[in-house]
Amino acid sequence: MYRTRTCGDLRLTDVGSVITLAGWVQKTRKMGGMTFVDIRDRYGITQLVFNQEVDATLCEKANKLGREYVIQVTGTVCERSNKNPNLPTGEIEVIVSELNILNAAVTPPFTIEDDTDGGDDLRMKYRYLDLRRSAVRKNLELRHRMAFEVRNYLDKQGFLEVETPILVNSTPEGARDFVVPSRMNPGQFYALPQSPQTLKQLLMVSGFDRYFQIVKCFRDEDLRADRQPEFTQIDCEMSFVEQEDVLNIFEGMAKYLFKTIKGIEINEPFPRMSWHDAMKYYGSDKPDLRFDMKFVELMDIMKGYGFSVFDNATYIGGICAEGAATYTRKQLDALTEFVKRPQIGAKGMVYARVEADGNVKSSVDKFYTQEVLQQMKDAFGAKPGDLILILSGDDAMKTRKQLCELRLEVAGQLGLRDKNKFACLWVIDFPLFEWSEEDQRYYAMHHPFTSPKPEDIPLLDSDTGAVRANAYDMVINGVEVGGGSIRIHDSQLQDKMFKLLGFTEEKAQERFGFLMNAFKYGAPPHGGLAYGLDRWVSLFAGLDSIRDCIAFPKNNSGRDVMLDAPGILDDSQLDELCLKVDIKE
RNA sequence: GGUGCGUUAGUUCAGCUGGUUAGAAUACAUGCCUGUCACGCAUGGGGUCACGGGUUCGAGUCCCGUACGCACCGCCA
Repeated sequence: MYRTRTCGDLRLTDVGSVITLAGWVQKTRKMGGMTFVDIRDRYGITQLVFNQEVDATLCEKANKLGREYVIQVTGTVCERSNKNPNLPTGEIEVIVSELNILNAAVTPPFTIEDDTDGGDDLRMKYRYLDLRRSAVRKNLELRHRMAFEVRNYLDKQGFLEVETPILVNSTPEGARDFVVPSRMNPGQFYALPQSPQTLKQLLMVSGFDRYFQIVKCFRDEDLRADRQPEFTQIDCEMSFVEQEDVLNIFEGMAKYLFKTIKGIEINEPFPRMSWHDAMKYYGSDKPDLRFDMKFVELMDIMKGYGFSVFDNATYIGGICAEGAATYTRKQLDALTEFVKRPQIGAKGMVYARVEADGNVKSSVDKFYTQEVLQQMKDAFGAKPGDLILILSGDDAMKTRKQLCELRLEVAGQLGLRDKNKFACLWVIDFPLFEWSEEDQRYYAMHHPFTSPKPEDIPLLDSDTGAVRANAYDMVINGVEVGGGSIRIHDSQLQDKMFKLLGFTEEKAQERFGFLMNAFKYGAPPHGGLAYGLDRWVSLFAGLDSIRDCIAFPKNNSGRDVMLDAPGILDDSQLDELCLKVDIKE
């Protein structure tokens, strides 16, 4: 037997017992006549003691231990004379009588500590060492618990977990596919699923009624801190439901997770906001509602006073930062620089302070009377000590997005984006279509199986862009944690959708024939939702990037630097697949 | 496809307006130390300053390019 206890569970009550531990050497502290060794496993750290006076040979052996050696020790649990309150096992130590080196280790390239000296790049290359750090391990423990509770909740709601294939067909809309050549079908390729969307809909046709799957999905697009090429969805679908039913079930799941994982009880229903309002008041379809700072439009108040920037604008809007009138000129200049960065692209920023006497002092004072500025102040409901920031532009949507970036930046500076605070909401009534200037055609905003709102169906031909969808996103702290829709279950309406999206009948038949055929055999009304597990976990763990809640993540360019994947293939493998590689310069 | 920042010791970083032998902390090694737990003290080893070109009497430092990393825009139904 390698061990009788773990390195995390010994307490004062164990004093006197003889135990065996196995684990890694975290640290040795040599004091001359005695040596302390911290031994670590998944469960914790325990201090071992070696004393020259008691056993000189054993102490000598302990002095030779290096970091991350794998050792096994037998000894007696004793109460410490100097206790360490920072350690759960800090009241005891083990007086070692037997030391067995199970495996030596070379010195790791970075320290295996919560506050490691290793940079991200290096940690990823040696991810197996990085995962020894409790900070990273805790994220994976959290991930496990969340996945467990998700299964718990959905099982209780009557959902069945069904596995769907990973080798499927390429879909023309949406993200790029990862593809896999088929040896047995030369010249043909599988694609990895961007989501099991059509398969889960087929399960509804099959009468499974309530399906879910915690499943890997794949998208070959450029990465971000919150985007990996393979990521995990909690994918769900239900039959005989309307939007309200889906929202209830999954709002329930969110509340269940908050309660079981974070110990936070949420009793009131999540607020709901139309996509239109989200864009109008927050410039984003995923507003962060931990703080208010709603946009206020100022066209009526500020236009026409000779300030040409505003006079020529088609949108003028601003936010009010409570208590931020103390911002210095330097800070305001930095904010102006921030919005002028090419990624944001504003031309400039106007600011106005509300002073203690209620007067408004603005950067464009010379164009406006105090009376107009007071009107503006009242539009925000601003108080003395508040700071008003205004952007304008000739494209309302663009300017709102810039204002959105400014809002988040200022809120961050004011400490309003508290990681321990959570603001959940549903964004509903998304547009069904999105116009692409580049391709001069409509694309499905969600996906081509999303149903239009029944009352908007008459607009499909006359005012296509205005048609709203039965689609919804759940947003927490400005993060889109999940989204879904009520699907089309009528094959004629689906035909119509494909037509509006520019598919020929043949193309639609070729790509989605299996689904349209299935719908002819009695498809129930159905709808569902998919949550992003990685985003949920990183939100609950307070991480800035989803990478640290994934055991073996990919880097910015989609590489696994530990495996050095992707790699090139041998010619023999290429031959077998009937592939020729021709890299163009 | 684009923008910004970065690349110097095993690691994390400093290195100013270009000027002798490139530093700190930490890690590592050796020695001392019997109650440490970020132990302490002393000593030591450790560098193709990412790569290629250019400017210059002289480049870690300035310029151009390349590679790589991170963040972002486009993209991600």
